[in-house]
Amino acid sequence: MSTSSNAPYHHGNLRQALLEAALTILQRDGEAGLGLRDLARAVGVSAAAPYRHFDSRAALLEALAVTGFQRFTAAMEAIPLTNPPDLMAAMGKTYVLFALDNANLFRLMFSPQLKKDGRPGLRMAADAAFDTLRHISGGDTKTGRIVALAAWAKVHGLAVLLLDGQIAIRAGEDTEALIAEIVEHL
Amino acid sequence: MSTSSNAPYHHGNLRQALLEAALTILQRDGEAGLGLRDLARAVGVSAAAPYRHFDSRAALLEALAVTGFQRFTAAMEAIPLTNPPDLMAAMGKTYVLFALDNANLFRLMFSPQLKKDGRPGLRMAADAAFDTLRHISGGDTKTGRIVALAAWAKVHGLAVLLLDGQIAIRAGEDTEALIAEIVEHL
DNA sequence: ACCTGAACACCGTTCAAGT
DNA sequence: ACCTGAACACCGTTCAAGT
Repeated sequence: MSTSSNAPYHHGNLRQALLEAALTILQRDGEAGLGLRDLARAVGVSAAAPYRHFDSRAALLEALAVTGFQRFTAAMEAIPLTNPPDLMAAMGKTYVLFALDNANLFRLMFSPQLKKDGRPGLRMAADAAFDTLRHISGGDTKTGRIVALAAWAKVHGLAVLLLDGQIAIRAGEDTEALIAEIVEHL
Repeated sequence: MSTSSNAPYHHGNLRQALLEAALTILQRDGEAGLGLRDLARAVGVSAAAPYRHFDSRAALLEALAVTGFQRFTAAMEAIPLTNPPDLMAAMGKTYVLFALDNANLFRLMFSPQLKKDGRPGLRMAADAAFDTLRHISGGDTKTGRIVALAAWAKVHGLAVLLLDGQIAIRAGEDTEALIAEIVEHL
């Protein structure tokens, strides 16, 4: 594929290079630390260049959030299918560990800055990711929906509170074990 | 207290006036829509004036988040004390409804921009607010802690997912009833 | 077709100077 | 003690011009 070249982008795959560098910066510095001009500098291109590939900073962030949801989906689909109780616990743990392992990306996925109204790409990626969770509910009964939503809320809340440092981890306590206990609780 | 004056701030209570205007703007436009210069303009003061009262924009946001946690605390303390099962449900509903009624303020309280590390004021206000929830747990047993954290996570997650428009409200469905069902589920 | 250079209209923040 | 005016070092974004 790659014809050897010493003037790396300037022509070819700038969009891809921007996305990769942006993801690295995001994971390290968070959304607030990801400036378009810094990004352009990091990739060795003029400040205006990214605008040939993304309409705005928000569009760039949206693209990152979409790949976040895709990775989330992949993590969920990698769970081996077992019977309901074990499956549900496995999904819960995967959900929370994904959030912890990809903190700034996870935060971006749920950032209020990126209103999912009017960003259909993001909405679709998020819906696809959460469709993955539908296996939890035992069908479409009314109480099945309540059970599913309650489980989802618990797991999502746990992820968010841990990310926020709101849940105190005691000295020498195993975070993963605590997650398992909470997830498996009913 | 108030000596009648037609040159409103310029001397007296600018800090208070800034906080009130900031809260109004925050609730209407969200954190991203709250600029220090806009705020100064709204209050009729120079762009540099707020810096006599707040070290930075982040410090202003922190002050708003602190009042958010105080209001949250007040809402929780206003719940009449009953026996455990009803009390827990009432707290859960209050928690979620507070988030829905104060969307942008609630988001700010948990904004990753305001790292609670190194902002001891925020951390203290948050801790005070959540101490209010300790009534849930039936003591300090190990499983009591798990039950309490699981309940907290469920309620917080429900608030966040609803705020984010992630939980689909069906046509003609009563949001408050749905909240009650999820909160009361176990 | 894709990128650069220079500009525009903003920011948050600082600081000397005013009252 | 508290506020203003002007400046500094940035932003995101646009647009004519280059290749």
